[in-house]
Amino acid sequence: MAIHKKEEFTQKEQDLAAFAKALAHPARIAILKVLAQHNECICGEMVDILPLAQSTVSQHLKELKKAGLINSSIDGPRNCYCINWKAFEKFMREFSFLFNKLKVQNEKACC
Amino acid sequence: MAIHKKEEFTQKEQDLAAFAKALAHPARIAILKVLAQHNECICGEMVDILPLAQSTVSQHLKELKKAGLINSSIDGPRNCYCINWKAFEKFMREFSFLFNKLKVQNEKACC
DNA sequence: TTAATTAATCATATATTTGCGATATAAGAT
DNA sequence: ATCTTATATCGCAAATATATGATTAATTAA
Repeated sequence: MAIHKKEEFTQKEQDLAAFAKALAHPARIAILKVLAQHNECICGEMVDILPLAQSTVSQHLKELKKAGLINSSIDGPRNCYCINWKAFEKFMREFSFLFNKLKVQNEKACC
Repeated sequence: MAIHKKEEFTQKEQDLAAFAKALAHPARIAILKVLAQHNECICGEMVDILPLAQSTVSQHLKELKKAGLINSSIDGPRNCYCINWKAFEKFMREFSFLFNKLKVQNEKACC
């Protein structure tokens, strides 16, 4: 794509897009579900549940962590993961807020 | 990636991921904002507002339409776009529902 | 009919994502 | 010290996404 254009949008637009992107793969949705149901979970458990290789699961976890949606803590040779509900809710709130706010001004029918 | 693995997840996981993916670019967030503020809008107006070429805006609109988040109606040589609030809310609701439901079972601290 | 306007699509270049096996790293067990 | 276990990272191949200019299609205006 020759030139990166993402930088030309507002920070909030970029942040929301990054949040959405972290959720934009069924494997990552599934990982979040597993984490939520188990409260906390090590990588190996998820590898057993998901139809993906260990390295792939690890990479998806990395993405989620980069986006700030999960935390991890080292537990011996294992690595324990859990959802960062605080960050999660912050994004959800901003997201709902943006579009609910827009919707209010704008209840009439369109094309 | 040799083999597609997305199909191995549940339909709901895939649907939510597809919704998130449609929102996973700042240009598309910006387009939705413009559409919401103007209620309805033709492609050319958006090209004037956004820092992108006409063909690029058209492709982003196509993505949003594919995801069912916007509607369009032909108006002469123009093409009028607007947000499909019904679909939008459906996804937002499912999304909030999934993660709120998960969160209830799971208020305790983690790693 | 011809010209102008608007937007979609095509072709193409480049960037990013996805997935996996192999390897490296790090901690605990023997 | 060596082996085992758990996970991260590397290197690679293939798929997708992003961005644009050029072209096409469709409608209106002259």
